[in-house]
Amino acid sequence: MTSTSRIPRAKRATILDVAAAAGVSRQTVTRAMNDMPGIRQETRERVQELARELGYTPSRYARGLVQGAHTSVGLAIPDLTNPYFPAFASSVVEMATQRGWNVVMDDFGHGSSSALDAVARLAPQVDAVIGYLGPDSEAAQAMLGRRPAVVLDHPYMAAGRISFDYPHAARLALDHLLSRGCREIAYLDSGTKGSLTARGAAVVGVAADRGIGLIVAHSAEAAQPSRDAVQDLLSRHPRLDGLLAFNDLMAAGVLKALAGNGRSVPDDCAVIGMDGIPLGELVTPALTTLSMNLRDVGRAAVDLLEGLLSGTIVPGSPEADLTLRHDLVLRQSA
Amino acid sequence: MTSTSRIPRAKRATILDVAAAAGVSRQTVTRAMNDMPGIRQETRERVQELARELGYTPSRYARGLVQGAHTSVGLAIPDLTNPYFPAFASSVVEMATQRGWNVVMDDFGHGSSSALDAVARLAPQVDAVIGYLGPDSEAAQAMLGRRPAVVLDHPYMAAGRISFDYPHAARLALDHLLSRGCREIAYLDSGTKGSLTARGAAVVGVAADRGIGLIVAHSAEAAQPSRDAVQDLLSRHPRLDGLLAFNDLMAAGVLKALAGNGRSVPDDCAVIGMDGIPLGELVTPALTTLSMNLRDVGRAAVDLLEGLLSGTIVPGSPEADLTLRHDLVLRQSA
DNA sequence: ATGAAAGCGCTAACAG
DNA sequence: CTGTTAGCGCTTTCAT
Repeated sequence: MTSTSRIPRAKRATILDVAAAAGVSRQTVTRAMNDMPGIRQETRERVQELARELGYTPSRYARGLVQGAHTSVGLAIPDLTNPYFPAFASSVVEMATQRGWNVVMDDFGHGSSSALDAVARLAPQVDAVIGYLGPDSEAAQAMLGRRPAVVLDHPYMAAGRISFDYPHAARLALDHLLSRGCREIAYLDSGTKGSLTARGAAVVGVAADRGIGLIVAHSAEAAQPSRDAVQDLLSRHPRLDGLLAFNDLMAAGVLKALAGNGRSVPDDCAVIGMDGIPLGELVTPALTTLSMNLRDVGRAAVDLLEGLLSGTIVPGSPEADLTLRHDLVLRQSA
Repeated sequence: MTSTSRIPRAKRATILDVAAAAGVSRQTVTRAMNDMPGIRQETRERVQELARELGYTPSRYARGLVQGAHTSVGLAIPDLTNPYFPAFASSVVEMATQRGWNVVMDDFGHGSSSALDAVARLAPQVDAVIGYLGPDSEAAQAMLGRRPAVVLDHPYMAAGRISFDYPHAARLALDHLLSRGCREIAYLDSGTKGSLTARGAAVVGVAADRGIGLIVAHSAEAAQPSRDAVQDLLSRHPRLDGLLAFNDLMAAGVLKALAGNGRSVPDDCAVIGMDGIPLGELVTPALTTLSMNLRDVGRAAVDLLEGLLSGTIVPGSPEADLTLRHDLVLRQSA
């Protein structure tokens, strides 16, 4: 066969097709399909049977149009590959499901796609967005117009915002390291040299407050790159005895690098991560970390969105602006 | 103010509201909103501005109704908390996004909700479902009617199926353990005593083929339970020197338990996991595992679904029935 | 460049 | 118990 045969995708059966086949009105079909009262059992079954045979499925658009939408929220996640985000996503999905919402997911981690691309894809589909939108937050909220965005972990105040109290976290971590007697402390930030993340800025700030000299290193936000970064760090600062990492994933890489260099943790060098993902309990030694309960974050985001959607909470108001705090969970690495 | 002012959630602005406000017809609004030709630039801008002010967003239902749906697929995942699933989900989301589909996600891990519940929630929203549906697979496909389900890792043949060649995987693992000189080998299955998973059955079968006595233990599908299970296993089989785990997450627990009991891995006891998730590289020692490339699985699922949806692949046919094989990735634990 | 008419597929409200 | 009548909000013709 040289020319592909184009079977035009059979036009979907409509309610009228079923009605005709059953010799009833479309209303009767509706009643049969939706288990509504006012229809004889026998008729109902016959219609349902016919519907199955014809492969009839009510159009969600027609139904939504006439019934008035049920809420669907877009979830924009940078990278499902970092265990932090699925944990968050899982919580959002659970909370949303409880409310009968459904969540459309977009993961913009791969390819060249950005948070804004994700929101652009999501926009025609959803009534609101929850996401780690970073620098695209403002543009995203603009794109959504009146529909609320709940932005996590970024300073821009969209309809709703959930921030983390990094200075608090930094104090917890640095003071712990200090009280352990660490003298040469490094912070491994995500990103590239020269720029600091919000977390990084907080850590640097607290170090300044405490009057300690802080070594700042950088690596991409994954385990392997941070391994390499520590390798390099160690060569420049052989007496390093305390390290705080941007997140747990990177901390796991740090642990590997330290072990590979014969440094024992926490005795030679104490390590603290950030996030509190389950991975931290599985690495060796178990990771001391600044823990954020992801279920709480998800719940907060969904609660906030619910308020925004129902009008209980005014977009951009102080009630729409939440700040959450990390806890220091002591395990073995520090 | 003692009584909250109840601003009844303003009925959403429709295209007619915008048209009226702008003193134009609704077509002109459509043209302005969709950047269509045949409209003066000035008019376009004025209408867009008005639309923003009124908070007008075209109804996705009305639009879908008239334009004929774009595909949306439901993704039903047992437990976003096991790193295996997000990795898969991420891949599905990516592949789907490339095709302009959008994916509605449902995680039925928490609460008492089942795969069937998830599909029930998804059904009115989607054109197809991809998921780890387990024993609910048949009911799920029935619920979807003509809309295809692609079922992973379960024997029921829905419209599409993706299976894993567990006998192959079991051979790889057991033969490797044997060739290392292991004499007392255990398999830690997911689930409870008395029942075997598909993986378990394959391992037991291969062990029988090879004429070796296999110790079978059980635990829930998470790290901590498997830790406990190994604790128990060790007390009953102190000479255990090889262990294959149902998945990497459980294997991570195994590693912890072994370390806690002073057994060195792999010398005292070799350990092999299954899945090949990134976690395996982060534990100590790095996990030897039966690896399945999750990106391949996601791609396969989406490709298959695309065929099913376009009519290229006949539901239930051999082309709709894929089997994927694991590779043995040697790291340090065996 | 703009407007008028028609209709997508469904369900709610009312008849019969 | 079943059928008829009206739209839901939008984009397509087709006119002007």
